[in-house]
Amino acid sequence: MELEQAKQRLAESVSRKEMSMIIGTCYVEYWGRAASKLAKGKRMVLIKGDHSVSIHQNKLVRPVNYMMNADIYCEIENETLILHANKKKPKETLKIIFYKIDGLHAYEIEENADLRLFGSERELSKELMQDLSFIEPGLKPVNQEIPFRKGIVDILAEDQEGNLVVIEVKRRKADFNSVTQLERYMKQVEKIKGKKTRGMLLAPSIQKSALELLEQAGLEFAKFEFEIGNPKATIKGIQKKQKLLNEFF
Amino acid sequence: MELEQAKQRLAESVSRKEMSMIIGTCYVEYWGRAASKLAKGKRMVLIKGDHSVSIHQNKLVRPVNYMMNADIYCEIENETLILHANKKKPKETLKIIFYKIDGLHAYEIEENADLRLFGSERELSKELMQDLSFIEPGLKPVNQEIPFRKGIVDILAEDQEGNLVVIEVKRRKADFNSVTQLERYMKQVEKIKGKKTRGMLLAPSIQKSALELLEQAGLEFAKFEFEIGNPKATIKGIQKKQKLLNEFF
DNA sequence: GCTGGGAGAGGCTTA
DNA sequence: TAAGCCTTTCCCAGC
Repeated sequence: MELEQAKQRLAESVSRKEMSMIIGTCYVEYWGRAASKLAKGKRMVLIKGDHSVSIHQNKLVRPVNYMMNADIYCEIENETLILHANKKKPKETLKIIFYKIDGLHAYEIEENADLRLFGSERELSKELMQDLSFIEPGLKPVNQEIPFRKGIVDILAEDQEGNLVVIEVKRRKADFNSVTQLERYMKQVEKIKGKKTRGMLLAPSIQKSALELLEQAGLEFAKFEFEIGNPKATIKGIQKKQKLLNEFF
Repeated sequence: MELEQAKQRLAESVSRKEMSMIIGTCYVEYWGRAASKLAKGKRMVLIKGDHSVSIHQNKLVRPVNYMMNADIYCEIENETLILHANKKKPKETLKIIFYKIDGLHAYEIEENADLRLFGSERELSKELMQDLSFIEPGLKPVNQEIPFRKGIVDILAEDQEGNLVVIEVKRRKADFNSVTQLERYMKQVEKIKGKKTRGMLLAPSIQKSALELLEQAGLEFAKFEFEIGNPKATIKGIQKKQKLLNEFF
């Protein structure tokens, strides 16, 4: 395809906010939050209606280079088509030099309905709130997602003895980070409320070393199973930590 | 475009490991690590040579649905073209139902040279190792990236008094996680070596609340600037924590 | 295969 | 805008 012709069509489709795909041999330079160079090779460059640009190799889901919401323009130079994508704040530049263009396709694509996702952490958290007595008899919700200065408490509850219980929910295997997060929240709640507070991590499983850390910190772990269905995820069962540690891995 | 024709061409290009782009009106269902539904709408489905599938709306860099390394096959049913992408371990299914196909493009794209990236954390860490006296007179490297049971120590050094210094390098603004990570490493080294150990966080900046946490934990912070150039990133300067906290944000 | 951790993380929500 | 955090994170390297 003629570079000049490609340049014209590209400029048009970008201004019309179409989705454009350019397939060709290119060399890429990025400079911004890091710097990178991509040797000459055949790739697909995807430009979307919000002016995001991404460069795809023929493997992996993620683009090898990209820029969100860029200022896009192109020029012909030395028998190459140069596509510039720039951004201020943070300052970033992406330069794609096309030596040969094998194809250019542009489509008008309207705004789409958004994805409906089931089984997110937030949803599971809500679901759990329905009945905390599953976890422990007499456990009652106090408030959900109370914003503190540092992060958010997933669930705040009160146990039979009137102690506060900070519950952190994870939709997947809990790790170090989960434990330290819970510890931070728990200590903060304890400090603010001036009242004995327990910290409980609720997850489908936990990494062995994270469990050790959790126990050292005097926190609790409970395992729960959930099923992701339609229209929502449902909690299948909760099992508090028992003697057999093996069960948790 | 005829659905039957599209089916044939798609099957061919998938088996040839070409990069394929299908533009059309589709409805999408995903079930696996979570579950999601995407209402009927016009999108671009990208299939790569490694059999990754991703569904792109006309905005944002990331695909709205995707699957890595899938088993792909398609069928015609009720005047729709159904594209199935399945995966075992973890079990996942992605079902894309096309009602209308506006375009199908396939290109043979060879394996490409990989990206050369400058300014990664690892590179900065190496760069810093060249001369630790920048940070503090008499500071000497002991070993880099010593693997412990839990994570990796970026830099292990020894100060003028013979104390061990665990240095954690972050290429961007340090946060809670950075601090807790450093604290873990530091304590572990202290325990293993049985020797007074300092913990130092080295980053371009740090979040205010993370700095508070760091100070409470008796750790140190030093700010460093770097320039990402070609062929490598270079350290511009290091400034240890001073009286004026403001300077660190 | 699991685990740990970085990433130009991306992207969302709320203060 | 910044902070905080979830993600079907993705992806890689090490064991």
